[in-house]
Amino acid sequence: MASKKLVLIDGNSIAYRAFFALPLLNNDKGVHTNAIYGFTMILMRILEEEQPTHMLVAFDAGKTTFRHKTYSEYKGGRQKTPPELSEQFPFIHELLDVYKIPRYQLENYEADDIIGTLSKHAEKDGFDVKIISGDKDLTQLASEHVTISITKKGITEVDSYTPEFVKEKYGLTPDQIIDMKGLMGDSSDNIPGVQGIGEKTAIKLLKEYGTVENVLESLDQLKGKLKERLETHRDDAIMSKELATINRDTPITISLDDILYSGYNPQEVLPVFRELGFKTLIDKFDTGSETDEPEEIEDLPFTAAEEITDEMLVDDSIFVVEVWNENYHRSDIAGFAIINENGRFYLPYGLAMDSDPFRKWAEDEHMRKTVFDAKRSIVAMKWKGIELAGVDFDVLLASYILDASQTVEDVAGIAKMKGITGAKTDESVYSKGAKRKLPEDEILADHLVRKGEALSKLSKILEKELRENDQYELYHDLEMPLAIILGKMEAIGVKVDVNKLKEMGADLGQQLQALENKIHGLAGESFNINSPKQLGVILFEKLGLPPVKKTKTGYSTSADVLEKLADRHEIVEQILLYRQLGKLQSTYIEGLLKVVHEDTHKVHTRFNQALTQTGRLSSTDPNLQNIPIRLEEGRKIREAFVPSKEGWVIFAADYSQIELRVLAHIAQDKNLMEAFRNDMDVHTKTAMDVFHVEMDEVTSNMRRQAKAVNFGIVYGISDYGLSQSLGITRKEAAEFISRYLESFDGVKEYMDDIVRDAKQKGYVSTLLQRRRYLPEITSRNFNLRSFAERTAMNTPIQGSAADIIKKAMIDMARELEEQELQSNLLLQVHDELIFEAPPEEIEILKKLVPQVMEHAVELDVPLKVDYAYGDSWYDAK
DNA sequence: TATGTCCCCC
DNA sequence: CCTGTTGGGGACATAA
Repeated sequence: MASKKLVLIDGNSIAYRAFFALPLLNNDKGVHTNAIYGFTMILMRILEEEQPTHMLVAFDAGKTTFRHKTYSEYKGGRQKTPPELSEQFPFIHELLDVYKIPRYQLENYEADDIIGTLSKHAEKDGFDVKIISGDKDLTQLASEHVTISITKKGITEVDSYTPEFVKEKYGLTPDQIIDMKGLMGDSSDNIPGVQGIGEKTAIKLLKEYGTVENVLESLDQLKGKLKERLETHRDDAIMSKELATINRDTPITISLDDILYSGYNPQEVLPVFRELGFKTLIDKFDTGSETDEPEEIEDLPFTAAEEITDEMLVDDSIFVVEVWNENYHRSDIAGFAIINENGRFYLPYGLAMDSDPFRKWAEDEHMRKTVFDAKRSIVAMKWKGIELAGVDFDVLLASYILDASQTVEDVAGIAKMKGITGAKTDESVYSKGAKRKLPEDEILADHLVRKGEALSKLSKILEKELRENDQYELYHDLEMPLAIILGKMEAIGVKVDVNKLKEMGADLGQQLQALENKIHGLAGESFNINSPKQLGVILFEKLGLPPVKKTKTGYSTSADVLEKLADRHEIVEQILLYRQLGKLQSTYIEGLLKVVHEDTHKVHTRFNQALTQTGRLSSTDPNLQNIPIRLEEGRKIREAFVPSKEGWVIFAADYSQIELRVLAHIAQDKNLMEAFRNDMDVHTKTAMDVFHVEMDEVTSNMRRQAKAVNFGIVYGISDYGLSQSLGITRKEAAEFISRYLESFDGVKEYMDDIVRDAKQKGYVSTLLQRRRYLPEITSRNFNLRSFAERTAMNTPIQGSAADIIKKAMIDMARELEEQELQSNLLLQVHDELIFEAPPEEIEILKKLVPQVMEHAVELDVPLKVDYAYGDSWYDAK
C-alpha cells in the first residue's frame, strides 16, 4: 500500500513570498497577479513533486490571536499588508477551490497553529508530512516524518528542514528552535526576547543548557553583562518562548479525512488561468498533462461556395488568404475563406479569381477586412494581379505588438494563447517538411473557415488589449501602414547585375582553388577546410599549434582564435583568407544568384515585421540587411545591386549615431545632449571624457576604445563582451564602463532607473510604446538576470531607434506619393533607407529624404542624416 | 532533419 | 570567489 503523504501549506506566508519575489504584474483586467502567479507556480510544483494523498492550505484568521492575550504588542509595528497584495487573496482562494485543495482558517489562531495541530495528528497516524512556508518558525515542527520546506529568496528555491538539517544549521534540535526564539526574539513578529542576545549567543547557551528554563536556572554559572541581561529580561524570555511556540492542540473542526486530496480537473482550472491571463501556465498545462487528448472539436457550419454571391462580399469581413508557400512571392494560393455577418464561406481559388465582383471587393478599400499577416496576403495577391485593399486589422501584427516574445506560427498558435479553441494548426492539417501537402478540398475548406472563425474572435480580444496597453496607436498608425509599405518594397524588388556576380564568382573560384591547394600543401594532406572538426585536427594535432579555446564539440577554430595563431604558422593566415572569400562565394555570390528571378533579374526579399524582440525588422531570402561593407573585397558585392531602370541611381541615406542620440534624449544626459547639439564626433567626445584629455590629445587608439564602449552601451553588451571586443581583461572593461558612467551621469541614472522600473513593471517601453517583457529580471540565476538587466537598458534605445526609422518610412512613402515622385524605396537596413531614383529626382531627394528622416520625431537632440548616391549600391557611399 | 560552428550586418 | 557574450539570417558539416 502506498504511504500516506500530507502536504500543509502556510497560505499567507507563501502569498507574501510570491508577492515580494515577483514584479508587480498586471493582467489585462488591471488586477495585480504576481502573488497569485507565484502561488500557483509553487502549488503546481508541489503537486508534481510530492504527489500528496492529503493536502491543506492554512490561512491566518483575523487580526488578533490568543498570542495577543499573552503579549498585546505581538506582531506590532508590522507594515500593513499592501492593498496590491490584499486584492489578490480572493483569487488565490478561487484557485485553490478549482484545484480542489481544501483551505482552512481558525478564529484566534494562526496558520502555524493549524499546521502544527494537523501535522501532529498526521504523524501519529503514520503519515509523511511536508510543510511549505516562507517562515522559519515552522522548523520547530521537524521530525522523523515531518519535513519543512522554507522558500529562500525567490520562489523556486527551498531549503528542506529535517532534524538533521536543523542540527547542521544551528547545532540544535527542532524543539530548541523555540528556545532560541525565546532568547533572541523575532523582530518580524515583534517578539522581544532578551535584549542584547542574538542568534550566536542563543545557540551557545542552548547547546550548553538545553532550554530557556535551564538557562535561567543556571544563571549563577554565568557572569558579567550576559548574566545581567538574562536576569533583567527573565520574564521576556519565558514569554517570548511561549509566543514562539506553535500550538499543536488547537480546536480545529476538520480532520485528516476531510483533507483527502484526489486531484483536480484541468478543464476547471484552465478557465481561471485564462481569466487571470496566465499564458505561460496555460501552455504548460496544455502540453504537460494527459488532458492533451484531441479536444472535442465542434462542427462549424459553413458554405462552400459554388458561385460567388453578394452576401459574401460585404464590409467588415474576416478574409483568409491561404498562401501556400512559406515564401509568398509568386506562391500559389490554396483558397480563401470569408466570414461576415451573412455567414461563413469557403471560396475555392479558381472560382474566386474568375469572379469580377470578388476582385472588386478585394480591391475596394472601403470593404474592411481582418486578416492574418497582411503583408503576406497583400503581396501574394499582388503577384496574382489583385491589389488587395481595405486591410483593417492584422491579427499577426497585433499579437506581435502585444508580446513579441510569443513566437507565432499560425492562427491556431495565437488562438491557443488566448484560450480560443476550434482552429487547427497548419502542421496538423498539412504536415511538414517533405510530407507537406494539400488535403482534399473539404478538409481544406474546414481548416480555412476555422481559421477565419478564430481570427474573428481574436481581432476583438487583441484590439481591446492594444487599447488597454496604450499600444493601439503604435499598431494602427505605425506597424499597420508600414506593412503596406514593406509589401510594396518587397514586390518592387531590387535589380541585380547577374553577370557582374557571375564574374566575381568565377574570380573568387580561382582564388579559392589556389588557396585550397596551398593550404593542403602546407598541411601535407588534403582535407575539408570548411569542417571545423577536420581543421581542428590539422591545426592542433598534426601541426601542433596550441588550442586557445574549446567548444563543446572540440577545438574552436573561430577567427579570433586563428588570429592569435597567425604568426605561429603560415597556414593560419591562408585559412583566414579562405574563410573570408569562401563566405563571399557561398553566401553572397551563390546564395544571391539562387534567389534572383531569371526573367526580371530582381531579388524580392521578405522583411519579417513580427519577429525581433526589439522592434527591428529582419530580412530573408535573400537577407539584404547583411550585405558586406566592412572589408573592400566584400563591399564589392554591392556593385551588383543596381537601379531597375537605365540611367537611374541608388540613393542611400543613413542616420548618424541614431542610437546614441536616442540615448541622450531618453536619459536626458546633459553631457551627451551637449555633444550632439554641437554636432561633435561622439566617439572622440567619449574618449575625451573617459580618458580625461583634451580633444587634440585623443589618440586613434583612445577613440577606438571609446567607440567600443559606445557600441557596448548601444547594444547592451556586458563587461565580458566589451573585454572580448577590445582584447582586454574583464576588469579593465568594467573599469572603462564605470569611467564612462561617471562622465555621463545622466546615462548612469537612466540605466539604474530603467532596471528598477523593469523589475517593478515586468517590462520596458520604447518612445512609441513598444514593449518588451523581461520576466527573468528577477531571476536568481545570475546569467538570466544580468541578461535581462542589459536588455532592459538596451531595448528602449534600439527599439526607439527602430520606431523612428519606421515612422520615417511612413512619412517618406507619403511624400513620394503626394509629390508624385517616381523614386522607389527599396530597402531598410536598421538605420538607413535605400532608394532607386531617376536622375531628375536626385536633387529633390537630397533635400527631402534628410528633411523627412530628421523630423520623423522631435527629440531633445537633433537627428542627423547623411546621404550618398551612385550607379550601384556600392557607389552610394 | 536538427544542431553546432562560423561569420556577415547594424 | 565565479558565473558569461546585443539583435538578426544563412552556409556548411555532422550526427541522428
